[in-house]
Amino acid sequence: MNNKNYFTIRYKGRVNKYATMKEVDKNLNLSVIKAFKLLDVYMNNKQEWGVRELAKKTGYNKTTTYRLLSTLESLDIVQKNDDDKYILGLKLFELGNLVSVHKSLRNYSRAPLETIAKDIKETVHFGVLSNHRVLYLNKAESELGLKVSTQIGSYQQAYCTALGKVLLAFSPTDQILDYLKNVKLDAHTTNTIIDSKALLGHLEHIRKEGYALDMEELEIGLICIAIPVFNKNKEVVAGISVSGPSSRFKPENVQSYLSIIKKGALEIENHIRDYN
Amino acid sequence: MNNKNYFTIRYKGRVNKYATMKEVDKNLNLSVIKAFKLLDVYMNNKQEWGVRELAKKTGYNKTTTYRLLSTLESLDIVQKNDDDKYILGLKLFELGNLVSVHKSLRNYSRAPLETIAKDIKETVHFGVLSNHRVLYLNKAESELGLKVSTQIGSYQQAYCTALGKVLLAFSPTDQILDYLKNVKLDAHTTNTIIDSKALLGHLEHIRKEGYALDMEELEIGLICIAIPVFNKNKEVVAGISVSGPSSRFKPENVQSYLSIIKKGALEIENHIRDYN
DNA sequence: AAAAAACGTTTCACTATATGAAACACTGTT
DNA sequence: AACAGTGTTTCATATAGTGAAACGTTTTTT
Repeated sequence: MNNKNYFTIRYKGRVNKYATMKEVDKNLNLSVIKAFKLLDVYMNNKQEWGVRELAKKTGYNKTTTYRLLSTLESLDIVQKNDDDKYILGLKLFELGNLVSVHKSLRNYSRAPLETIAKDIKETVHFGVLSNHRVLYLNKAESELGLKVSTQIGSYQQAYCTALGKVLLAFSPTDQILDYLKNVKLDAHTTNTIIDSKALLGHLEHIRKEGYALDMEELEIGLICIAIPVFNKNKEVVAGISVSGPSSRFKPENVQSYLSIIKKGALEIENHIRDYN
Repeated sequence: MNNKNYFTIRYKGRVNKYATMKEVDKNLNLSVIKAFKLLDVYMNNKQEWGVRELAKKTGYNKTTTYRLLSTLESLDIVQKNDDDKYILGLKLFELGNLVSVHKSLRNYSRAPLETIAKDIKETVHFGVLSNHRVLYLNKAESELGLKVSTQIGSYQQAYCTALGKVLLAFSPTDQILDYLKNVKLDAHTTNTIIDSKALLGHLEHIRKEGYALDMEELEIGLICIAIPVFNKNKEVVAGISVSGPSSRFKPENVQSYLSIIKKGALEIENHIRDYN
């Protein structure tokens, strides 16, 4: 009674904080929200959690957490590993693969990405703009030991990645301006472009050149190059990027990398002509 | 009151039917179960659903269904498409990719599968045994128009697929016997092996030859070949299969297919030596 | 152009269900 | 032998989920 939980929920366009569920909207089901907030905890690069641990992280009562986990376990959404810790279950993998949004992009990019990764020997990513960020739909990892590795399904800021910048650059002008209006440009390294005007000019440059470079703008030591993938209406729908350590990724490689990536992009474009 | 919902739930080893939640186990959260049963409906090869449609399919009240959907929408677990129908959302894709079970197998199989698919020009699958069925962890589709296409994350019967049979054949004997004790062998075609003794003998044969064939045992016109993938302890952990239409898949191809698949299997095995 | 059907959504009275502090059983550690 | 750490169960209480019916739109049929 004196120890209320507060819920921060985006609903019908607004973000708000509430003490009880009834205040939020009596159409929302609190238990379901709690269950998914629990699963959200697994995004913290930690694969296994105990009951008390999850309770602490979520702020839920230990008992509530236990009961939610029991429920999710009965559904195979989570499962216990050998140490009796809770991990995400195979049912979630199954459901995730049913998601139809961008499914054709995911499927048709698979083979071309592998070809590029084999040719360039660096990690290749494939992604789209989604809610002002880059959503990674697919990847093909470098066969080398030192490599970039991103989680498929995860998001990254657009303004400081080659993939994000190329997707922005080829978007309609109003979308670019909308982006700049809504996203705060924070410096990740000294190379990050944090000035709106400078970014606009940079995007103009990318549009002219046809590709984007990320020169350690997100992370020191990490360099990327990216090109757009168009549909038949010449609208950008996705992008391909190659990422590698600065020790291997030299300016003289750019042209040969570009010709390899472009072949891959063309292959994808031939499959998704009807996509929009 | 007079229109009870019945819940069929597997919990603590038992499958049971209950009229109210309290009967099931007061530790299970009914709303969470309902939400996931709603998502389960999307496994019926239909990507978009309306409220009433889902209500009818699940047996839930229209209002309840609407509220569950509103909740799931606020979490991006489902989203509305252009026709205002509900489809599975990107958050589910994100969560599905976080599942750690078999993650290394999924990652390391990607490149080899693409190589095989490119060489053989047929669809390649990669899967494991999970709860007496084949779970497809990865695939690389044929570039040809007429091809097999399976959903990653989906399941198939083991006894009538090349992949399932090869995984069974190289499993410990007690697991094979346990399988035969628990699984009913139904005829999918006239070629399906539905006799336990015959299947046992067939598995013995597969073990000797080192590969399994599925000669239209699951579906008329569909032929598959599969080989096992071992860990460093020589235990089978996964399998690779190649599937194609009987019009293309001829007996004289078997040897050349095998040599190509075996290269891929070796590549995967080199990466997963520590897997068990 | 009017009527009917189908849709998602909201209302409101009712009761089933989620809740959490405390107690419990168990395991590994000090 | 005492302790600290788990996950789990209990029980009284109040919150939150429920569904029939009504509502306002949109789409289809007449």
